[in-house]
Amino acid sequence: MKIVFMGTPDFSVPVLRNLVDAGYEIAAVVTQPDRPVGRKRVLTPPPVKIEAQKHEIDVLQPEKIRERSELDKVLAYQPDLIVTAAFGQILPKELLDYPKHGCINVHASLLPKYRGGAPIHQAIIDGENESGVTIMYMVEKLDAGDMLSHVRVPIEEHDHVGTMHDKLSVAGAKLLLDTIPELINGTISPQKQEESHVSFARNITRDMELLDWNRSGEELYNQIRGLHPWPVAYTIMEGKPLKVWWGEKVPSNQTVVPGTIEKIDEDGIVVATGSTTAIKITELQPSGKKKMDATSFIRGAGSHLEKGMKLGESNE
RNA sequence: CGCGGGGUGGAGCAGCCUGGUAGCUCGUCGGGCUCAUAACCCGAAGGUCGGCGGUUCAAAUCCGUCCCCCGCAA
Repeated sequence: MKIVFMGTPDFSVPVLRNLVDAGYEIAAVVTQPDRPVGRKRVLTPPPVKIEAQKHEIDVLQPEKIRERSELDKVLAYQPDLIVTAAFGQILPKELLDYPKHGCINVHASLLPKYRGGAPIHQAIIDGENESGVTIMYMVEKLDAGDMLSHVRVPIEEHDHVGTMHDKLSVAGAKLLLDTIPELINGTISPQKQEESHVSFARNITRDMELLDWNRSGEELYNQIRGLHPWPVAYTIMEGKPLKVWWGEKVPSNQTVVPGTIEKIDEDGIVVATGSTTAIKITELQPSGKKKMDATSFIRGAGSHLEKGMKLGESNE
């Protein structure tokens, strides 16, 4: 049985690696083209490409897989099954219909919740205490195909996108190995997604990264960890962006305007919120500086940091 | 040439505009105090002030150039 694997970021790597290690014949790997990354615009190959090359697997990097010529290149491998995991492009119907065993996708949420590009982030931001991985057939509509299997993964109090990403990636890779044999044998019964429970996790945009101190401490904490370690939440200090890499929930002992620094501890800056739970910022990054722990920041901040100062206001 | 901030003992910063013996809050090491301590007291070590060149009696500071880090945008 020939499998064509499609995926791009780190999340996809364990999935691919598991398939290879399990002895499946990976005819080809399809991933996004090398992209210019970072400020210096360095052309960087996607993680999946690097992994594929380790195993000497053919790599295709179509700009648009919908294009006839690119599509034909994939079809030429005559896949019996196509497996995708965070590939990043929509597959055309002709491709979806081709493989004998269909096209399946490894998605980092418990569908039908959190369809879309940022399921891990959104689940944490929403304060969910459970997430998971779903494997489903692909259809033309995004993440809407019938489900084959799923695995639940709890979201712990201190989990963030980084930890959940790793857990879900590994869980997904394992789930796939359990699912494929059943799929081939036909001993699996696809389940439709309950339309009334559908929700979407759109890609993170800049405005979703800004902390609104009027919200509750719980919501802000979830937002911080739901954006850690990428792309990271931020607030405004003295008119400039201040990235809030990490913080913790602490009891608020004052009634001050949300966003006000109500206390400066040795290990963190306590900021008032819209609820009785304050946020103690423990790891941060002023614009133009490197990420640092709050202790270091406080030592060097001098008069730039004092109790009563207000965060989150872009005006002076 | 996209916009902008920055590179000062191990960490985070001040000093630069208005050149003149390297400062602050910590950390480290040694000693003291204490039942004890991350607390307190005394002392010490540790810096090519990113590199190179220039101006000057004198450059962290002024001028030129290069390297590196970071925020925004993409």
